[in-house]
Amino acid sequence: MDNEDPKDYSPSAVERKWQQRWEERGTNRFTREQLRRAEAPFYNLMMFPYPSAEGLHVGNIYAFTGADVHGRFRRLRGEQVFEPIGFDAFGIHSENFALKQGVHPMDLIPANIKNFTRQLKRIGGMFDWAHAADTTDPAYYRWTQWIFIQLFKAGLAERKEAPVNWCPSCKTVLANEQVIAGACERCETPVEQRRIAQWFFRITDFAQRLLDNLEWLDWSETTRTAQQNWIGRSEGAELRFPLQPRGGERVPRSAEAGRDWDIIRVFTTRPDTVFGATYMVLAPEHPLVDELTMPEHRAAVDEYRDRSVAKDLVARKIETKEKTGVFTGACCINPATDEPIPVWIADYVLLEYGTGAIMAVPGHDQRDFDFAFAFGLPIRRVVAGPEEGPDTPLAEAWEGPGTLVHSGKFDGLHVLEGKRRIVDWLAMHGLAEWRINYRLHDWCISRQRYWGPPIPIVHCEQCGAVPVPEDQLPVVLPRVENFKPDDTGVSPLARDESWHRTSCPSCGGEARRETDVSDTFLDSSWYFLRYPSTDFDDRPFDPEITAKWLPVDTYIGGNEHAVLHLMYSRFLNMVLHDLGHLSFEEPFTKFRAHGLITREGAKMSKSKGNVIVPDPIIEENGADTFRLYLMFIGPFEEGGDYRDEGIQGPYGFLHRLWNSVVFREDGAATDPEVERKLHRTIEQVTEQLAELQYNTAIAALMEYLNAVRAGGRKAARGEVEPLIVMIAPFCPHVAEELWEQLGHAESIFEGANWPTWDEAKARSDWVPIAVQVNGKLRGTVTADRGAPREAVEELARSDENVARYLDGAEVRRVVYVPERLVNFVVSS
RNA sequence: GCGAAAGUGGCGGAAUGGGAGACGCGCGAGACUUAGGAUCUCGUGGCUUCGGCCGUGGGGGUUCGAGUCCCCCCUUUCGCACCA
Repeated sequence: MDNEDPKDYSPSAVERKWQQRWEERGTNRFTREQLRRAEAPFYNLMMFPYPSAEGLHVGNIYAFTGADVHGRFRRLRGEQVFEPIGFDAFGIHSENFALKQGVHPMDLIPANIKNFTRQLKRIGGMFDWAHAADTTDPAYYRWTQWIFIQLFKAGLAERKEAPVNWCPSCKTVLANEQVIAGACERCETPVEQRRIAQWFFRITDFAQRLLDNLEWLDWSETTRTAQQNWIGRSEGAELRFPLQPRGGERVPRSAEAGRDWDIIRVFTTRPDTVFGATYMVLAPEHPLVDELTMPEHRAAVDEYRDRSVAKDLVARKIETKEKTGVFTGACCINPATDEPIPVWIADYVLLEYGTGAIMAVPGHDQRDFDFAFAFGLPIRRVVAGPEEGPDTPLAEAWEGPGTLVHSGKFDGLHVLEGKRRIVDWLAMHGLAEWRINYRLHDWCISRQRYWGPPIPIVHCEQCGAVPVPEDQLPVVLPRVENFKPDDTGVSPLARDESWHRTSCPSCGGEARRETDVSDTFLDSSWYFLRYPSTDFDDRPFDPEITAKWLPVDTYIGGNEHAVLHLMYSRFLNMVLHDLGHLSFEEPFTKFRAHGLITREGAKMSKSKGNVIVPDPIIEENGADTFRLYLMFIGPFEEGGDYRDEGIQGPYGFLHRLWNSVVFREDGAATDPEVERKLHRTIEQVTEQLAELQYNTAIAALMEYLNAVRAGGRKAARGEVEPLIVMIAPFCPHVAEELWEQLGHAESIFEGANWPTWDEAKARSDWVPIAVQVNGKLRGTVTADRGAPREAVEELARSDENVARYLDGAEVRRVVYVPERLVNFVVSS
């Protein structure tokens, strides 16, 4: 359809024009000087995308638009808003896609980035393209490697052999977080367990601080809760169970307490129940299992252990909760009762949590109860709940509170009191210690893959692991044509001898480069520090500019990153703070998680074929309309349901707005009713945009335009001008165009001021008063604002319908809410 | 199982303890047009004997008044999931 008439609204022409102007005029770009000098800096961050071959997903656009609206709003209110964007382009996802398509990632990624850039420009984001970052650029990952070295030097990066999750399909190690219900999060292949030497960051050292800071961070509640759960602090005690010597003679309590090698340590949150510990269980992979297994039990133990390691995280976590296990033949001494109790291995005990061993209290832990029941182990009651006696039989574990029984001198104590006394008592004999345990694990950053930054370490026979000198960074990822991983457990880089053969930076001897690359989450855990400093090539982030712009003012992103990316970023920031590189501990002052967009009530997925492809929709309706619709669907922090016809609303609204401006009456007086509405609208929209409540803000703007045009009247200039400014965060292109049509030469984002409201002008002289009888609405009257109570009551009584209800009834009470309602309480 | 959030018209969704359903979609009637996914006007929760009555997942409670607060139950979504 041709749109020859300039009076007609043609989104594509308007948007092309303004995108070009922004680019030419550098409307959204900061120079280094501007970054240094900004007086009211506002760092508006959104989670950078992974540049897939499919292009921008509607979820990306939703998130970016929501963030962009906020940034543009802040800018219109006079702040200097830095709104960068970049690409999180390393990682398994790209690598797998490249393998599938037979393209090299080094060719694939630039093409994807090009396409993403085009799309991002098309939706009209206020991005500073001069400060874009790409994690696969050596100029970027040079500093990712530098960060690794800082952690290494601080003793926070360590190499250790550890059981890891191994995906047999992706042929790589996965972080615990990448294992979903025992399967690989990418390909859903069941995960196996392997032992490989890996690099770990000691994030667990920071568990308590990471937890404590959550108290004051201004973050979405859901995200904070998710992080708390992930850190998983639990308070309890470590108890020590001496092994019984093979001969079977008793060991007197505390005699062996100091000796580590024949003690089994357990973590428990219920030390009060230690008198009920009738057996012990070790995780099958527990290092003591070999030592303590008796010869006649060896075959059974070995078989059980092999089986559980093979099926590991699969069967152990999803297949069944049926309890299995075998007896090792060994016994240890219950430190409370002095009795020998058998030591079993069972896969319901996890090596990764606590000490990898438990004391089993079948009377008061349902899992232990199930196990004891299955294997005929003794079940002893040591807690009596209300209305229970010391010998009330147990049909299932009693996990609630109560009084200690069968617990020697502690009988009769409440469990909480008993807990304290028992731990203190055992501690005197060196058999217990208060302990706080966290669910959080150290962060494994090694990946036996190709598409990532090489870990900047050189292995030397003489010197061990030596970091690459900082002036030799980056360690460039070579172009390797055969980058397909295999199941040898080493990275494809290990095949390129000319690359990994090197000399030791320390002694100069023959050495070999680390051939693993690092986790993508490392790339993305510091990118926000890089953005303002992308034009510095001699430092990761400039101290002056960083001090001015960080921490990030508002961070917007998806809650799928609530525990991974957001935890790692916090951790890294904290480390850099402790090492003196940053002045702040927390990188994101304010974080808001946006919701998810579904389509016609269903989740979008490629397999269902109901994915929204943004390009044609933008082509047809314009980016402004699309943006407006996305923000109108529902509360930004909750998401909403995308219905294809729904875009008609915003589409029509913008046409109506256009016509209202183009066919306005410049001389017309402003209608007082409209003016009141305007001031109320400014107030509401201003407050709601600050809180990211976009859907209701848009509704208010629509309502206002309806009032302006009510009955088909023409708009006055003063009525639409503020409306254009208020719609500009959502629809920047059409706002610019209409702003220009009103005779302004500057960009609306540079020349316009956010409208202000006047309380007095927002009020009318009269107010509608709801009149209730016994709480039910029976009429509405109009009263003068500030009229005395008696007058309003009298007015209410005189309402015809109300009078009918009051007739013949006794008014016992009148509730009066000024300027709102009158409620007559009557008895019939 | 644990944790979090949420249940309101045909649909998406609004409502500081005070007029339930704003705004929009869809639908109905009409206007202007050579034409139009344009635009404009009016209507649109259910029932009704046209007086009203009933309505926010179900059941109790607090209150003059409850979608909103409290207790119990049901359902859905999301996260974690043998965490000792």
